[in-house]
Amino acid sequence: MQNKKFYVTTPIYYVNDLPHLGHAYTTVAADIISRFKRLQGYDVFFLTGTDEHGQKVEQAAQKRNVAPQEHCDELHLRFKELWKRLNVSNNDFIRTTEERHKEIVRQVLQVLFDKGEIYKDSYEGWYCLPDERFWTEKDLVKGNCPECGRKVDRIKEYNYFFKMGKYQNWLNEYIKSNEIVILPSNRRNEVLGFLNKELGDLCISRPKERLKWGIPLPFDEDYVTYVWFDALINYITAAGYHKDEKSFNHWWPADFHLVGKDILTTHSVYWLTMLKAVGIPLPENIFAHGWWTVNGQKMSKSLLNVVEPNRLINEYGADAVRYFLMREVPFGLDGDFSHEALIGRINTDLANNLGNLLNRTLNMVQRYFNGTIPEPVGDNDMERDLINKAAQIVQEVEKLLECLEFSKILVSIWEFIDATNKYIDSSAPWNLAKSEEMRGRLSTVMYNALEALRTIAILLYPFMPEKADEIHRQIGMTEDSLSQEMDSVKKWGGVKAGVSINRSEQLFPRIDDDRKEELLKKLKGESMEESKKETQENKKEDHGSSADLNMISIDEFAKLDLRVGEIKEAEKVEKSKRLIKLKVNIGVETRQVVAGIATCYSADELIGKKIILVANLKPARLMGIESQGMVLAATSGDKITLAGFQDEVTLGSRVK
RNA sequence: GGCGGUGUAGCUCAGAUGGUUAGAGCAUACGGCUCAUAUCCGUAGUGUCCGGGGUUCAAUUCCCUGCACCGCCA
Repeated sequence: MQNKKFYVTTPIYYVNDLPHLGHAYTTVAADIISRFKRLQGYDVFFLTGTDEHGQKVEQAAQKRNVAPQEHCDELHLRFKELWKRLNVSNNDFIRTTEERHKEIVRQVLQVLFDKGEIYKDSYEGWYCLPDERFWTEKDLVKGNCPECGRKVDRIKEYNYFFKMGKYQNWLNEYIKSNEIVILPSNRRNEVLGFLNKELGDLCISRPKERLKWGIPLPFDEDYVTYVWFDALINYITAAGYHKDEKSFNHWWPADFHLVGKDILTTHSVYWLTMLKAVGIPLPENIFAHGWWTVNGQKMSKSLLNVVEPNRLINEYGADAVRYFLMREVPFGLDGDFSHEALIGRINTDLANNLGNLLNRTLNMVQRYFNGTIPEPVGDNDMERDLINKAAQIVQEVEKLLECLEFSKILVSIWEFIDATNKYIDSSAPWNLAKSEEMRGRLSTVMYNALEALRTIAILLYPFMPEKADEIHRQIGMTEDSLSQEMDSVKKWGGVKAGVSINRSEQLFPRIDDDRKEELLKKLKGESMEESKKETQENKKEDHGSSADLNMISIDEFAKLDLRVGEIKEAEKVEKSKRLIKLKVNIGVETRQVVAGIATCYSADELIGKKIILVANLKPARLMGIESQGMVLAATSGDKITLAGFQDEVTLGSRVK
């Protein structure tokens, strides 16, 4: 018999920017469901990917002076790389610029057009040329563009529309009937509220003269399709729609679409009506999760407090980050990220409760049994309580998984970790070890503690795949978590007596106060707000001292935007002895910089060098060439040496 | 402006179709153990359960109202 299937998706991420904590959150959540389901024996298809068309990508590419496709080819890798580092086990990664996707989008559009679900109509509005977008009468501020304040033109434009409005009543009833589950329930209510007002038709095109970077409409090549019609279809493309009927019928409908709360409406209204119009079955569940703030503030580029997941992984490890994201906040609500909170979770939950449980158990097996797992000899109430507790927790976990209550699942697992710690305390193996008659009892206690750890590791595997397998390895299991399967925790006694344990380094080292301070210093300066606080503190301390006229405050220093850049092109400026024209990639864009370093560097040897760029220096013209920044270098006498880095660095990282 | 939600211990939150002592974790204090990553176990707290009014024998829980914060829509 074929296994039951499970299909889960994340949104496809827009490649106008680098991945941040929010992207990681959705993807890790999807990974955890996937791993749980695989553990339960399901056949899982886990899809993620990137959304690569549209105006913002076009603009981002322009800014970097590269073709849109080239921009996408580079940026989408940042996502792939991050997922790899986060141990994300997606089965496919779809890009909307891939042929397989473009083909299906055009097919779906054609089908709908043939069915009369798409029509052409004129649209009139106020258009801001520089911003390339329409505004309604009400949007305008004093008759001008609300975004840039410039004047707007009244223009009329033809576009294609999808007859979404006619599905309003059907959709309303469909959601009310709970045939599709929208979670959390307050979000479901919001969607229903949205559907109580008149639902209009959906504009799905842009004239090519305004937007080139998109998929041309099959029935009118002067237009490209716009945003959602392109993006949403990825969910069926990747499952094999119209290409591989067998695959499609196997995977579709999706079991869960995971989305951020900002795109719930598009998924529950646009997407569902689209599917209905084409005649494709609808997904089973849509879950809208919340957003992360940072130290209580909204994450934003201008505040410079965007949390880069790579940096977190570097400092804390992928599993700790995954654990924190799922444990700290109930899935569905907004949460606040801070290094203090993360370190607190690591020290308390991971190092003290879990890590120390493993360590103390293994240490005793080593000491009392020379590292060989003993055979249990009968059991008493204490063992029976522990075993019952395990059964109860496993049941709870599986139930909570159905509505994606990740934080509650972890609370449950920790209840069992606590129970195991307590079991050891009440059994006091160190006392049993003192007399030979208690040898059997001691064996039982140690064996059961190990078996509890095995159970814990299986349950934790979806959240912390690496550490879970590490626990298994240390307690002498030869099979990893996945091969042991969920069913193995429903029967006590999977640990093998007679086998050697593999005691090794601590699972989660504590982050002590010194290290914590060091880390915070290093990481926290990221946010301007924090810098300001420090400045205020410094000011207090500095009060009364006047010997620092040449000193600058951290506030002043913070004005500098120093970034890691890589020299992509270098070309000697004609008629100049010292100047070289550089193209420097600083992650999000490429800058042209004119640097006076030609006396010490040739153009060729510069290419590929990682350097520090002053990114917010006022642009200047040198020998008629614009320079958008400055490269840092040391000068001693005639010798010029570029400032660089000892270890690998991410392009665009802030230097401070 | 319309609709909806939330307001409980220092912090984060749970909770009762209304009924004697309102809970958990973190943080704090104290005690115990010593296998362990100064870890683990236990004990102790403190709360005008947002303000005001109403229903009721009884309200923090239900109703109304005010305030504060938040969400969706406009």
